[in-house]
Amino acid sequence: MVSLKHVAERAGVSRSAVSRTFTEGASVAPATRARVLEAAEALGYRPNLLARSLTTRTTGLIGLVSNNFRNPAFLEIFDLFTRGLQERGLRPLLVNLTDEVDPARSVGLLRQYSVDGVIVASSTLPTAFARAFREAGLPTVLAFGRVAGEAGVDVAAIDNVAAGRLAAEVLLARGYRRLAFLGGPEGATTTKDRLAGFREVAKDVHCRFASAYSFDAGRDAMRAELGDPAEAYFCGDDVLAIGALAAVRGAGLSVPADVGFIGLNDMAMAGWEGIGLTTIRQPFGEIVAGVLDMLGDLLVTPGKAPEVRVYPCALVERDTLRR
Amino acid sequence: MVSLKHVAERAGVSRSAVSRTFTEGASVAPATRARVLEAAEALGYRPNLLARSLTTRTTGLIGLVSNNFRNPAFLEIFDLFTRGLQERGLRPLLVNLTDEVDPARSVGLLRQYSVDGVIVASSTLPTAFARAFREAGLPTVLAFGRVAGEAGVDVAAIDNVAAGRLAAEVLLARGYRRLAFLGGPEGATTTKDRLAGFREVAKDVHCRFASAYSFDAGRDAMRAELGDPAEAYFCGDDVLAIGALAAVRGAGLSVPADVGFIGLNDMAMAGWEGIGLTTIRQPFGEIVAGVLDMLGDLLVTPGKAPEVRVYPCALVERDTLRR
DNA sequence: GATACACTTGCAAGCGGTTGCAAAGGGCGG
DNA sequence: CCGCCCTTTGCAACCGCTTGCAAGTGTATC
Repeated sequence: MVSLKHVAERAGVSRSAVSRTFTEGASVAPATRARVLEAAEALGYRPNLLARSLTTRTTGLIGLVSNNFRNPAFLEIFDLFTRGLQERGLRPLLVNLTDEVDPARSVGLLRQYSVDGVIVASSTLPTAFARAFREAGLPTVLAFGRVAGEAGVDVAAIDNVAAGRLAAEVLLARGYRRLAFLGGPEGATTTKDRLAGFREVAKDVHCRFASAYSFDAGRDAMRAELGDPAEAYFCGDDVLAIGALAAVRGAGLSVPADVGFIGLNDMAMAGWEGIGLTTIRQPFGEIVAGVLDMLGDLLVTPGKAPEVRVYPCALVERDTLRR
Repeated sequence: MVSLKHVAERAGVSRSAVSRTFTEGASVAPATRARVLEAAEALGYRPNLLARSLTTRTTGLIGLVSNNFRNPAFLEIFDLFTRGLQERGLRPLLVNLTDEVDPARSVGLLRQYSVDGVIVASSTLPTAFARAFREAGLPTVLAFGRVAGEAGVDVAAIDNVAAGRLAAEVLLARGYRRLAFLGGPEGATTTKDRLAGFREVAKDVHCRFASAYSFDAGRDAMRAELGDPAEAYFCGDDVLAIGALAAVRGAGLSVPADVGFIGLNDMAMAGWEGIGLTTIRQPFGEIVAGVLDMLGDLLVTPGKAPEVRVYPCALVERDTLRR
């Protein structure tokens, strides 16, 4: 491994000079800089970011934390996050929290790796996690969480209550009467909020909760409904809706004639021909941009007061609801 | 930030003693160890892994490199990799190489972060990347690459040529005659290998290549076929096949009566009700396990000769081929 | 009671960098 | 030619942690 010292020796300057030519805005004479660069080039030198982080106290590492690796929407989300982070010179340390229940362990891990900040990308991870990160002094931004109160942490998300209301309004406007909610994990705040909004507008809604945001969970939950299905279902997530659609069609019912469905997310797959899910769009791109923006602020101003950014969601009309 | 020194002071011992109680197999008296642990607990101390890495020369960081964030199969793959790495005490640094063409930049990046090794999870990334990583001295394992020759790098994958042969055999056995190959990016070695195997068994195959492994690319490629479709298509990937299915069905043709399809991967979605894609299974779990296994060896024995592990693939019968 | 030995412990140097400080160098005006 | 000031440079300490080495401790052995 070639280090500062080797370059310094070869260029005939001190280690400081080398260090300075590689730090933005430091004072180095053009001539020495050139000599250093040449030596560095010849030796194939690259500064060790981790060693540097020891004194600068910033690593460029961002914990990207999620527990949802079964929902295709998250592949899109990871794509957006990784690219966005890379553009800003940051590196995502991916943390898979599937099956993890103890926030303390995650905090330890993120601290051990001295991440500069953490992005929690999940709508089902208990809020205790994001809060624990923040309390441990880690700049934390929550994507897709609850936007109302209690947070203590930056959040970028849609207003899930409003999304629930929108779903109900759309269904009622289309003449559906016996409405049901097919939600994600019952404990998740987003599930509760979506249901709350839905109930504000629609009375008497029947509820069923899937165990996870996955196709299988949606399908199984819907199968349990087949004895006496409602007229229309508001599904807490597109992948759940797609699973439910499969169950309904598998039972010989037709959509939207017999049963209507509306999802939430508008992930790419919802628009695939052959699926054509009518859904409520979450603007992933804007939410991710907002998260990165807030994270950037937080890295510069660690004490910044938590901020909440709410993004609008909108109906995307396709084929699973009658007109 | 609480460091070694603080713990040492509080416990009334030297910094070495603290360091030793946190390093496996170091010699510390039970009594001191207890005192140190108590102090550490009280202070909330966790060793800084990045500082440690300076002397131990190992960071626990593994570059997880991919360029495929549009293919749902990769969400499953990321899930497997992240969990597998975590179980071994390693951390994935996710690197999104979509649109990246210069291996040197990636090498620089991975070296700057002192990753212990890198996993290239892609069947479309030019082989120059994996080779560049290896040449830069980074223990590198390629998942889903070409298993024959030229590698110079550890590989875990199926034999794509054999997979191509299997596809052709299955199609011929089912009585399909006018066969076509709907492949992924034309330059990718996996595309070439699958086609080569396919051609070994089936003569006169018509070829079309999609620009990426994505639904849209598969659908568009298939649309271009609709003027005079073949009897059956071997698709280079499930997501391509699913896109192609949508195009065919959208055109009013029925599957498998009018056209047959066989995919490759057996990603979860292929088995979803409503999709039911007949496909050739790549054993993701075993391949990932193999990659991690080889990577583990490589971390212990850096000079180890490159190894190639070939995994069997098998037909998974569903609904897109007639019996 | 002295000797040998195994086990603990602290010292100090080092990992690859950064940075405050003071000294050296150079250009300019008077 | 001198003095001043600004720029450039090296020194040395430090970031948090590890580790070879030598000194110190306690115990078993003879």
